[in-house]
Amino acid sequence: MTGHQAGAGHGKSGRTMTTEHGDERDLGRSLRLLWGDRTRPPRGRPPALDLGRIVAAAVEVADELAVTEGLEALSMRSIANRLGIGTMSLYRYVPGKSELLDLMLDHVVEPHERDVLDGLGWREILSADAHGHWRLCLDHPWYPFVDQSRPLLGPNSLRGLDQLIGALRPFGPDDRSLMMVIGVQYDYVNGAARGHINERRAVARTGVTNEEFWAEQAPTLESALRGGAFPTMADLDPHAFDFSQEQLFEFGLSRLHEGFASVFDGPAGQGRAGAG
Amino acid sequence: MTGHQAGAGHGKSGRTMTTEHGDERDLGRSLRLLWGDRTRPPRGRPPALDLGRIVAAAVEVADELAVTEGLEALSMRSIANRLGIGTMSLYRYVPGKSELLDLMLDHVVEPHERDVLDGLGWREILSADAHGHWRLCLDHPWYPFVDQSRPLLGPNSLRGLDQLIGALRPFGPDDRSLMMVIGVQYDYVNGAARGHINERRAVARTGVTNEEFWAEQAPTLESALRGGAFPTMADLDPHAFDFSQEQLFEFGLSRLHEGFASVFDGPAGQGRAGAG
DNA sequence: CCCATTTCGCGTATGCCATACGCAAATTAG
DNA sequence: CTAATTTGCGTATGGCATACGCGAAATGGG
Repeated sequence: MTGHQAGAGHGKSGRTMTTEHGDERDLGRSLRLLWGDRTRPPRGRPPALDLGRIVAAAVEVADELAVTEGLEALSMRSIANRLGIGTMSLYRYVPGKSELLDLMLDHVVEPHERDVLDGLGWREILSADAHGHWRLCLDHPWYPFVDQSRPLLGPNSLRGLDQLIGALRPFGPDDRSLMMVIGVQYDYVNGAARGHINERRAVARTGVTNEEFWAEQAPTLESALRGGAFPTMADLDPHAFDFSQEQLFEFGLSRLHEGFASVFDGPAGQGRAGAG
Repeated sequence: MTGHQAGAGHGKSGRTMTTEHGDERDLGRSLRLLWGDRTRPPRGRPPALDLGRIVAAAVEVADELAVTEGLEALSMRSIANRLGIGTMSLYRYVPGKSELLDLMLDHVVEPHERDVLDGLGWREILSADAHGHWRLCLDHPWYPFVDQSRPLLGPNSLRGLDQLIGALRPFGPDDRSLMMVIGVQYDYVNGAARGHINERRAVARTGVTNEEFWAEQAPTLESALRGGAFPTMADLDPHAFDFSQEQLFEFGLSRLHEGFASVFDGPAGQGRAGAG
């Protein structure tokens, strides 16, 4: 869930702001759209498109825009243009942008085959899920910015959840702990992906690499450090920040999984510490 | 970030989209604003305000709006109105909204006293930091939605980082690992806070409680489950989702800290599993 | 003491957004 | 063939960031 202004205005403008959505979208309507109920009244003029085509186009446009801008850059007009129709025509298929986002979310989630998870340990299952989620976020760089509190459970997301829970359930914890594990990992991956995407965007939009960015701040920082107010920072290893967002993601994921050991294997913690 | 829609338009409208910013804001200018360089030319008409007052007002307005809406609801006009000045007057003090966000970020961060962290173990230090960060997010419900890739390091955030690193450094790991630990925790807390805030917002804006929300989805879900396509979900403990976002946050934080043990105490992992 | 200079306050204009509303076109039941 | 129905979508409304330029305010130099 994400919205915002992005390239708004003109010239210099500023940062990409990510819209997250969260309004009072018509829940019932969204559900009906998600789960079918396509009853075409054979009465009047037949529709030129169908919902699927619209959602696909929206995802397509969002995927392109979100590389450099945020979800805010996804406008109803841009979607309509892609489809070669008038902007307002979209509203014949979808109540509003929010509901369209709901549909996009479920559209984009493709659960892995159940077989893939068979025979794996809980670490590998969680790892596979996390990396699938991570890839999903990178492929659709608007995804982790959408507000997913109160998600509309569509067929795809429901299937994914079903498979994940099913695969993990044999490993012991009660259902509630399991859901918390899944929730924590989901939030973590989303957050890490956001970081990665934001950084990629910054480079794509400004043309300024990370190194150049820090170089620009360096003089100010150094003079601040020289002031003696920040003793620790002053003698920090200059390579302390030499890691990529991917590395950070993997690092955190490993830590998290080590922490999950007490949930799956019991508090004793007989799990191999470094394992993936 | 977010041009959007939020309360946009009128009536029903939809979800809140959260702006995150990320444009090519004028880095040098922001830095100069952050670190002083207030040289008043005694030449012409004296300014009626100062930057501090503007930033404070912006934070004030954002704090109020972000409870129910997102950052997208924070407009230059609303800030100007709060100050009783014309919208465009703001641009005499700040190059644009993005830079104002930069200043707001540093304004809002108040590092704890160094003493507070003295004599604590790494778990307690990290825990204190995480909870401070968590509270910060709840107090300023726009904070965790701002794009913090490439943060402008202002005096406050720099001091906070300095203290945290200083407190943790004695516990062993190299500076790079330490920064990764801090980075992972930062991302995690932000993510958890976003979840909590999003949920709070949904209730505040729609008046629909979580229970009511799920009750509304229940019929659709149940009929889907009855279809047999989701066997695992179908016999899930009905209380599996009975936990709050705070509980989820604490749970995940504990897991994370258990996972950090291998970084601080070595891979053997002699840390007590459940400790806080 | 007055004015040229400098800086500030901010009204107005531009172009973008979501979307309410209503009409005209398309289709079909009778 | 016509009335009923439904779609396509132009137009209008109100909001947003912000570029631009004018008149106002304050001061230093004469």
